[in-house]
Amino acid sequence: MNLTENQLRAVNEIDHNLQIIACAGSGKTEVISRRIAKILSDKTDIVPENVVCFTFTNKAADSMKRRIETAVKAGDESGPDIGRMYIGTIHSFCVYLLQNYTDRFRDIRILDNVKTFHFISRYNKAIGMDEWGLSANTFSVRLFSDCISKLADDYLNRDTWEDKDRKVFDSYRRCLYDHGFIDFTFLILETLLAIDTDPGLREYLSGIKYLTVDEYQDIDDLQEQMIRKIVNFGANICVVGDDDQTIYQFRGSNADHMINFADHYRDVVQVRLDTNFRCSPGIVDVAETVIRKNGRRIDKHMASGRQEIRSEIAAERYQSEEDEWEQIADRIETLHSSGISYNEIAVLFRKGKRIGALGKELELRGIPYIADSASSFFSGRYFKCFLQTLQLLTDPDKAKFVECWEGIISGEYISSGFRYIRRQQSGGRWLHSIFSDFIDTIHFLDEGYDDIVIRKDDAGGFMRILDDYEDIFGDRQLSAKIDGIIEFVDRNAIEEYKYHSFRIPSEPEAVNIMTVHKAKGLEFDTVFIPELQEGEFPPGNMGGKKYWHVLGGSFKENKDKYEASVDDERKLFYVAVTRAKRNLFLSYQLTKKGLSRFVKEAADSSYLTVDREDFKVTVPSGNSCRRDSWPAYDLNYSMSGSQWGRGTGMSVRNGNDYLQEMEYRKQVKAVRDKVLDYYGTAAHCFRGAMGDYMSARSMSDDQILEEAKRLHII
DNA sequence: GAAATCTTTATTTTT
DNA sequence: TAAAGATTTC
Repeated sequence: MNLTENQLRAVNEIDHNLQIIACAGSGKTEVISRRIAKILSDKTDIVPENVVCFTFTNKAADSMKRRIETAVKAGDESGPDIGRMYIGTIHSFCVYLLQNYTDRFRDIRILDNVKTFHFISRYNKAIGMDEWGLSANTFSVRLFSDCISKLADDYLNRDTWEDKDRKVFDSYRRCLYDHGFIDFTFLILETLLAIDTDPGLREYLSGIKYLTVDEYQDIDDLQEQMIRKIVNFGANICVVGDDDQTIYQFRGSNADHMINFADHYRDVVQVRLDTNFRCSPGIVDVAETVIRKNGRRIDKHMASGRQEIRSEIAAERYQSEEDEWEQIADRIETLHSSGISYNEIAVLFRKGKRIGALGKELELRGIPYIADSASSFFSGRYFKCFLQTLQLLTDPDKAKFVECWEGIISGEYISSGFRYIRRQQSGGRWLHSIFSDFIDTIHFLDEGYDDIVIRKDDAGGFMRILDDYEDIFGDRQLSAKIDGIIEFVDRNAIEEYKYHSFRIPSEPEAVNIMTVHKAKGLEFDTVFIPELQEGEFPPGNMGGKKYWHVLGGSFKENKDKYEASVDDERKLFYVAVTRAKRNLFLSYQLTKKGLSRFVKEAADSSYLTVDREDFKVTVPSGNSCRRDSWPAYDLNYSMSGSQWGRGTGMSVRNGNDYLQEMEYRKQVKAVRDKVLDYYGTAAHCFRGAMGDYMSARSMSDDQILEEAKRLHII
């Protein structure tokens, strides 16, 4: 592969700090790899141990290792051993440092998101969930975890936190360490803090002479601190990224580090890689047209490095959801019969939950596809049997056991299997070992290769669920453990294991259906982006209590900063579009919210034609009163956590406990007087809310009056 | 145009 | 369940 002038400039710049501003498809991985190879060959005093490269995911690390190896070997077959070079995520790097260079964390065990969920559920009292007004239900556990990670990200401003928040944060952290655990949120924070106390760590970091950070636009504030420390110990730094592709804001990614890099580091050379070798000229133009609408970005112009090729770019309206899936499936079939391989086709969704809808249609048509979703695992044939058997452990019932396993294992094993299960009631064995013995005991009536594969996956996944649970709840009674696991599987497992792939895709050639986030860094011949409607892409941000409702101080004040902005969504759309090498099919249904603004924006490109009649569907413009900006609303909100400022009746209609509501109501009264005194209008609204509440219970005017008097409201 | 009421939706993911 | 958008009512 021949390098362009700018690519060569970047590869050869090994004496100054370097910022590579790389657009989509600009060959950045190749450039980084060759630069590292050059460092190793030109700098005789540099050995692989002096070189560190941070990637965004483990998967990216693997491919980076291969690329660097190829680049190094290209210069010298017997070149340096790159196995001694650190190439991986910042998180893994910190784990390595904590376990090898600190005393305190030497034997620490790391909790992943599932175990963190169990941990918070189990120790909800000790960690002070109730201080934040959270109970131990599913929803609150996730919210709690979210709040902790936001605080960890903001640790440097710890002095400005509210006392309550600091207290809960400290209890959680202490509770983790008391039990010998650390979770993902604390890995980087603790490493940063350990640098000041552990000399071994400082010595190790001083050994790093060249640091490369890929996907620098998605670095968060703590990671940036870590990078800066390494540079301050004397490393040369090279960062690579594209501020237009920052898509992880919701977990702290801050493109400002990329945008301001040259001001914050000394002696920086900037190189722009603005030729896109991936996408056809039309796709580049569509992507450019849209992303230019964003306000804060490094000014750049992406050019296509490909010749004009046969490329289809279209935006189409469909009558209904079913229509949309049918047409997409039709098109996939046409493409496939014209010689495009299935795995060169991708359908990119904004929301993971929407993937299944298209999946069903493809299944019907017999089009092979890969959609990594844990949901098929949880309804798996064998998995269900394992789960039922688990339930039978505490209450062995032969009939149920037979019903469960008949036709799956042979008759004689049904009897012996049941005897085995019945024997397990006494004795404190671990569920994991009970089940692994059970599976070894019985013989399966396999119908074919697929069954064996599925059984293995189901068994492996089931064991993992048991393991994860017992890591936190291992000391519980057998029956309590089983109840806990059943409840977890029923209510939370699909959500918590969402990102864990239980099944190895067995289709070697299949259409890829995934979220836009997952597609980052990938490329396909043909890309479909369906459901381009307002409220879907970009999504409306609705529903649920968020961390800014729990945390005080600047989190509450700056909630706009944390909520996803349209610019962020536009970056996501940009990433989706630039995955396509040749064909791009946008589609939408005309709902009352109208088509996505991104389609309208893309229509400014001459490569894309959209029926302008469709633009006329307007987003209705009611006044949509945002009562949360009213003084009374805040007052009420902080008091009860319910929507007192709005139609309180709603929560009653949906089944809130009446007495509990009344209890709230009493608390409200004290505040209400204040409201009446200080804020005229707001108080009026407040009284309206009372009316809403009462009318929802079908009370007559007289009854409302009476109730209001009884509660001293009037 | 403000307030009340009704309706819709509940992201995104790595470590 | 409950946040917040959309629509109706006053």
